[in-house]
Amino acid sequence: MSKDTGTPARLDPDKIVTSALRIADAEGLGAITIRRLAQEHGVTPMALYRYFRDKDDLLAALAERLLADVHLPEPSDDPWDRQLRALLAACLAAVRPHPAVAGLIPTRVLLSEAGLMLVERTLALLAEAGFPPDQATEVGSQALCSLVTLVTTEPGVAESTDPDTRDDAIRAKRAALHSLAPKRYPHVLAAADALTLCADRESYYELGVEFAVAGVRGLRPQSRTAH
Amino acid sequence: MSKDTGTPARLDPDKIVTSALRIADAEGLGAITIRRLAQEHGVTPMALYRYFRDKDDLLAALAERLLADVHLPEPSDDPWDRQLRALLAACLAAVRPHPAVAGLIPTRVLLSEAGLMLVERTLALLAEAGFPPDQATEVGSQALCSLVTLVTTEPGVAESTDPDTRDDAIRAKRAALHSLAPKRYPHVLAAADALTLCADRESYYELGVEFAVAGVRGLRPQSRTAH
DNA sequence: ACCTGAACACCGTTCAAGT
DNA sequence: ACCTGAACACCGTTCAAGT
Repeated sequence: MSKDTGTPARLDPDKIVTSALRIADAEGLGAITIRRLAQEHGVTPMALYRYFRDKDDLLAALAERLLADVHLPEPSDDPWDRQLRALLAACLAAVRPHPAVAGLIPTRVLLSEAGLMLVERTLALLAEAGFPPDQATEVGSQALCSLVTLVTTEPGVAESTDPDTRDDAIRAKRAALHSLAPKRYPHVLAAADALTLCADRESYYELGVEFAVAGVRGLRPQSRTAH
Repeated sequence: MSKDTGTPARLDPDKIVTSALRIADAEGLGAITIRRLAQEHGVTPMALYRYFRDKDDLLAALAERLLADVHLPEPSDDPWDRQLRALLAACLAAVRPHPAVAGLIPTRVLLSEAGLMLVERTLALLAEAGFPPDQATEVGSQALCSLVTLVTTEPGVAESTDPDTRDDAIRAKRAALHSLAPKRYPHVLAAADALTLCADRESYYELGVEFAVAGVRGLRPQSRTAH
């Protein structure tokens, strides 16, 4: 045996990211701490700096993990908008389980292989759709960002991570809306429930994806080209 | 004279929010600190707690300030999509000067009078457009959030607040993209400049607003109704 | 009512050592 | 190469007083 058994495994950056993701899922982004991660891995805080330049670097690694979880659909002969929908759905599937971390993604897509490939595919589809490069860049970014927004602003999700606190927060918010002046805020009152909790999460996300696809379709230069 | 002149003015929460906004604009959201705000107002940190429950409450007040700066256009006889465009443009105008603070808004719109009125108007327009209440709620939220995303992810803005550091960051990011494998990332390479810095900020924001309007229009139930 | 002072329980990070 | 230990310069917030 060339190695001692029972030797504490060498610090693994992937495992640190996994811990960080678990912490964020359970207690929010603010619960991620260099010191806490170090403690959970039986090591001094400074040990983490061998693998991450600073805390922001660690958060970037978190975003990268989510992006790496995207299973990009293979390019096909489907019309561009069908392919775009599938692409966005794939991103959404990777991001949905981690609402606390989702917001880290938009500013960090270009920092990881997975993110770059995601952008590459998106731009390719939009070029196929007839967008000039600059417009494709912006429209593609907006479409991808809208998925993150969908997750981070899903009614009832941002409230809190603890289920009990969450229910209380939702009830309180709902009560506040219901107590508004009906003359001044008729539509808000009518939408009080929908604004505070998602009635049907699946159709919420389906509609959200369609919103992005429709935005792209509506901006397409030659809208008469057969698809 | 019933008052001493030169008496330090009583602590004014509005002035504290103003200071916080200035700090965030100049140095980012992370530079906002209870202790620093207290110092700038010649007071003990604990003095601020008389006006803000905690730091999150102060951040909510920041978001409220931005929302209060929105000059809602008067309802008119214009078609709903024209009015929606004007509404979104008004929001954008209020948010654009404060990219570091913009991200606070989405989860806090329903906590302020200004935000509630904004949502009320949006829902009214979408009802006019034929959306059922639940869809209007989601689609309206998405449209408003997309403006925030536009500001917080404007290429070249998120990099840094200091102009020199910012230019360096942009150059570095651009160089990184230009060094990618052309076979693997042809579209990303072609879009390297557009991805790192906005060539024309005005058309960037115009296109962004159109994206949101197009998303809404594309999801409208009875799309054949005359507008 | 409005503000102070001291203290508590944390942070991220630098620097110099250890092995 | 990989990790430790001590220290620095911060945080937000509680609690008990002051006037």
